[in-house]
Parts: sequence; structure tokens; C-alpha cells
Amino acid sequence: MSQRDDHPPIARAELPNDTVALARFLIGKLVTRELPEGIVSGRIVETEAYVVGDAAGHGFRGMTPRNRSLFLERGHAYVYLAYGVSMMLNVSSEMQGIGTGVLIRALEPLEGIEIMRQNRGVERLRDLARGPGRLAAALRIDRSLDGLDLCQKGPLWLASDDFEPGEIGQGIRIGISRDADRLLRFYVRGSSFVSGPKSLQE
DNA sequence: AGTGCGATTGACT
DNA sequence: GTCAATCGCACTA
Repeated sequence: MSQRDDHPPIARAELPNDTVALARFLIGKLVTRELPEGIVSGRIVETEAYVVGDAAGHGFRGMTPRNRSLFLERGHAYVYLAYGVSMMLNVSSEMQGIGTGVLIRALEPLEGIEIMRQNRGVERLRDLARGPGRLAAALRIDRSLDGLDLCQKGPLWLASDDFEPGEIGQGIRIGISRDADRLLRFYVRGSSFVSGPKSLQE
């Protein structure tokens, strides 16, 4: 059994309150999914912050039926369907009532890789969770997990890890049009598991 | 009640 | 490199 098999959840008190700080903090942490077939986990290598007053954020125009989880206290899941095709996993941020969060954009697969391959229908390790929609598919994440507390063990949670990420890159967010110039995307510099064009990986 | 549009992906030239 | 698929939902009326 490896050290990782404990999958200790990250206590809410450990999560930075500030959205940008949380987006940085989550780089290198683990996302752990419990499925009937077994545990699936990966290391977060790419995140994006959607902050207060951010026109690109789903909480910008207030609470709606879709985005209500975004207004939960930090550390809860906000899951939604993008483009009618891809599920997106976010971690809610700030205190209750503030509609901000962090999009988890890519994972380096660690455990349950065969389960991920089954879920994704592709073989290549690099493509299993590179991109937010692929990540959600690999972990079989859907709206049923929306609102879940990610700070305790369950079907899905955030776990700490001894891993120390190398240099963390920062740049513009991918795929948005409003507030597109803000440097709110964070990633492990040089990691082949980061999404987006190569020019945005260095 | 109707409409336009995405925090993407995969297929294709 | 370009582009269509696909659908829930926010917005307008």
C-alpha cells in the first residue's frame, strides 16, 4: 500500500479564503473519486480563478438555480455542463454568499488509470484528464455531485499530498471572452498534463 | 414561450 | 489550422 492510500481530505480551514490564493493552493493537490470499480485520483496541474466582480464568472450576475453551489462556503463542488457536451468541476471559494470559485482544468492521473481509460474511451495517459471536460469524464463527474462538500471523504474529495509542485506559471484564462485579459490561470510549468496550446504551457 | 450562447471537445482540411 | 455538435439555462418579452 502506498502512502497515498490514506487519501486524507484537506480540512476547510487549510483552504485559503481568497479565490486567487485558493487557485494557487490547489496546484499539486489531489482530486480523489470513489467509484464502484475503485479509487480514481489525480494531481491538479491547472486551475483558473473566477473572482469577485469578474464578468467571466458564473456568479457575476447573482445566484441562479444552476450556479447556487458557487455561493456555498469554500470547498464545495460546483458542477455544470458546458456547451451541452462537457461537465466542469469547480471548487467554490470565499465565504458563504459569495459566488466565486476555482475551475479545475487538468489532472496528472495517478490512480485508477484503467478506470479512467474506460471512462474516457482513450488510451493515452496524457489525454485522460488534460482539459476540464476530459477530467470530469475521466472521473465520471456529473451534476449529481453538484454541491458536494469536497473537504470530507465521500464520492469525491480534495486530498493533500507530500508533492511539492515546481514552478507555477500564471497566464490568461482559456475559452472566455469577458475579462479575458486577467492573469487568473495557474499551472505547473512544463507539465505535459496541462491543457491549452503549448505557448500557454511555458 | 422563444432565442442565443457558451469556463469544450473531437473530427476534419 | 478550422468548425460543428449539443443542450441547459439565462435573458427578453
